[in-house]
Parts: sequence; structure tokens; C-alpha cells
Amino acid sequence: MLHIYNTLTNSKALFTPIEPGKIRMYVCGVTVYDYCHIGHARVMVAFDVITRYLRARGWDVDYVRNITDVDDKIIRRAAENGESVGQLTERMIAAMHEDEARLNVLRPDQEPRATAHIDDIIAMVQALIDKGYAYAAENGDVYYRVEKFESYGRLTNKVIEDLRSGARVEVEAAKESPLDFVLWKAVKPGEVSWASPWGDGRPGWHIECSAMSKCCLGDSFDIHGGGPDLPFPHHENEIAQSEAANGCTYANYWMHAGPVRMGQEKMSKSLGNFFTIREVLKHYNPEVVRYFLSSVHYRSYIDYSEDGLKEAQSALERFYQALASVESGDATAALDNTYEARFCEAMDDDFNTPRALAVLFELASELNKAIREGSATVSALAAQLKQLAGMIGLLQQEPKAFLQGEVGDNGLSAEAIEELIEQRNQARKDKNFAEADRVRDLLADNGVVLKDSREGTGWYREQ
RNA sequence: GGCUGGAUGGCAGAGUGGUCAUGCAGCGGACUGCAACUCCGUGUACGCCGGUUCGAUUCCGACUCCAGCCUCCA
Repeated sequence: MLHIYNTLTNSKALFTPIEPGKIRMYVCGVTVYDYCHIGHARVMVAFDVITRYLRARGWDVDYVRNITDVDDKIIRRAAENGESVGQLTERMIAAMHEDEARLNVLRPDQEPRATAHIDDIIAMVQALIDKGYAYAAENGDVYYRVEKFESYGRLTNKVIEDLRSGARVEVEAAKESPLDFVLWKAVKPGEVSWASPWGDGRPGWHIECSAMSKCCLGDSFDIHGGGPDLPFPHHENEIAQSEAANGCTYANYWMHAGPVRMGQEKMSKSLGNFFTIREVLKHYNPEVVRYFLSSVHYRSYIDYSEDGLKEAQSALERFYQALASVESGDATAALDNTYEARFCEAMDDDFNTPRALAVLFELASELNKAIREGSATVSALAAQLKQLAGMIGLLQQEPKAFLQGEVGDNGLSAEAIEELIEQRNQARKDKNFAEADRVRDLLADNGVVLKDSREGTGWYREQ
């Protein structure tokens, strides 16, 4: 029984789909004016884990995540770079796809771009004007009449009165009320624009998600997700737009990932305290980053730190060490244990990955014991570990590939390492342990750790 | 100020009204030529003050502190 924490009610509730067996999910994606940072990675990984798990459990998931490819920041950045908006966004989208692929994040089923849905956006703005929820102002902008939408603020428990008195933004004179937000922005000299009934311009930020989700998933869908900074105003505005235009409930469940922090504050573009995904991947195996982001519940904040990543590295080494000594590709024999049930129980409880991982550690322990004892269940246990971890996109590498890593800038090649190991083993046969230890220390100085066993000497790189 | 969420052992991080989270690190032992890996054993905990209860880290209330949102940001 799947339970999901819903931001709309601030509580966990049993998940009931609109259509049995099917889940329609829309997640707010990235504004593509720069490389993705670890905060973006968190949302990507979180919803990838969710999608993979749901599918593994038999749900038919239609996962949509948009790309915002036109907005103020994109226009400004493109101008700074001396390139077109299209050149900049194509470059950043390609980079994003590369980053995702390395993190083992599957592509969404649909990835709509704002600029490809201008007609849908215009149609929705027109519908809102027709119903009295929007108005074209003298300056060429079209605004949403917030106070006309009675339940405005329901998602984030905002009271219109408070918002009005707390308004900090400088108020655009053309607005009827300071709370009104823009649906269509009139073009400014030199900007990209599209023709519309209200003159040339481009979409406001919020409307694209209302228009694209309607186009891809329909007027009502099951889950709407996004990052920690989106509930207000973005999602609040989406609800106002969609429910006013479509006359029905927008999304049933709202899911929001927690922030990534640097020290005591949020990692963000505006604070400048961020690491891009590609920077981090220069120093860590992508699966380490994925594991790190999954080791904390998706709604909690997570502190980005070198120590945290190193711990993730150690944890994965434990799993892969266990898998490394087992022949891969063994079929699952009949196992009478509770790991799968407990793993799924944890995941069904609002996707509690830390708890699910704890179950995997217990399974790894049992696998190690079975290996030590030469038990017949070894290959089945290993297959089970891989299978369960695979439900959340982990442990699918060849253990050796993970443990041995890639040659660093000054590291020894695999051939050089094997050769030294040969030398050491000869010395060991000759009982020349001083020489054997010298070679091992030499390897250790190069970040290579040895592991002797009956089958021979294994090795892996310390990250 | 308003709205959310949080405060757990050396660190990370789940969870529960009364027996174990789990991982990393530590300590003792086994294995090993010595190590590494692995196994066995082991310590340390629930912000503060009240209340409910036979019993609260877990429920309720006050307090303190922290974070996110309230402005473009995942």
C-alpha cells in the first residue's frame, strides 16, 4: 500500500490513482541557462528513484518533466555570451542530458519545452481572459487576477491579506493588484518573441507548466513534483491558472524534494555557493553521488560535504565487495526471507530510501556470511541484492569496475598494477615478506589496496 | 512577522509508547606471513521544561535553537 506525503495536506496519505494502475506525474524541470548543480541532481535522482520503484512494482508511469527554455535569465546569459537563446539552451540541454545519464537517471517519458508549446500557452491565457481570471494591461502584459481565485494560497497556507501587506517586490503600475502575476510578457527591444492576440511577447514563467502538463497529461493528473523553492509562488500559481482555466482539480498529490545545503544554508544559484554536477563527477564515481543523494529521505535537507560523499563511497564499497566475490548472472533461487518485503515496505512509506538501504545492508551482511560459509544460497542472495538495489537504480555496475575505478591523472594502469601484484606474489612464494610488503606499500602509495584470497589477489583503488 | 519542516549516540541517518535501526569511524577477537576484505563481539542517544501514562526519545503543551518558503532560484 503506497503512501505519499502530500504538500497540499501536509500529511502522508494512501495513494489512489485517477486511473487504476496508472500514474501520471509532472515534475518541474530546469531553466537551461547554466550547468545543473547538485540541487538539480537531487530532484532528478529523487524522481528517478520514485519512477523506477513505481515501475518495478507494476505501475504504468507516465513521467513528464519540462524544460524552461525561454526566460529573463536565459535571454540575459545568451546576450552576455554573444550567442542566440537557441544556441545557449541547446548546449545546456545537451549538458543536462549528459549529467543525468552519468547519474543513471532515466529520461522522462516526455520532456516538453516551453518554446514548443507557445500555441498551448496562448490558448490557456485566452481561456483565462475569457473567464475573467486574467486581463491584458496597458503595457502589453497579461496578468492573472489573483484575488479572483478564491482558494489561492491553499498549497502553502498563505492568506491573501498577508501576502498583500508583505509584498516586497516593486509593484508594476499596470497591475490591478500587487499580487497579480504575469502570464504573458510584452516583448522588449532585442528579445525573442512570438505573436499573440495581445501583441508580440513571450510566456510568463508559471503558465508554461499549466499549459504543458495539460497537453501531456490532461486537465487532472496524479502527482506534481518539484524542488524545495517551488511551492510558492510557482506551484500556487499553476494551481490558480489550471483550475481556473480547466474547472477541475489540477494535481492530486504534490511532492517536493528538500534542499541541498552548504554548511548552514541552501545551495543556490543566487547565493553562488553551488557545485555543478560535472565538477563533482570529476572527483567521485557517479554512483557515489547518486547513493549520497539517496542516503537521506527525499524531503529532508541534505548537507553537501566531502565527508558525506566519502561515506557514500565506503558504503558502496561494502556492497560491491560482497558482490565482487560472487559469479554474476545467477538466477534467483527460491529464498525464504523478508528482505524484499521490508525493502518495499520502506519504499511504499513515502519512498523511505534510508530505511530501504538499511535492509540492503542487512542483506549484504547475510550474503557475506553465506560466502564465508560456502552456503548454497550465495548466488541467490547476490541476485536478490542486485535486484532490489536495481529497483532504485543502484548496484548495477560490474563490482570490479566500480572497485577498481578509473585511472586517475597520475595513477597506475591496471596492467602496471597486475604486474606488481605478480612480483609480490612471487616474493610471497619465496617467503620474502619484506619484498612483498615493499611492493604492497608501493601500490598503497598509489592508492591501490590489495585483497588476498584463495582465488588470488584482488585489488581496488581507494577513491 | 506569517507559513512549512526539523533538533537522535564521535559523524551520517531511520524509527518506535515498554527488546536490535542501518552505515561510517572506535575498541576486543577470528581469518591472514603481516595487512586489506569478511565474520563474531562491544560502547556511546533521543534539544529544554512541564503534562498524559504503570511506563515517553516516541503522544500533548510551552520554550530554545536551526533550516526552507514568503523575491528569480531545484
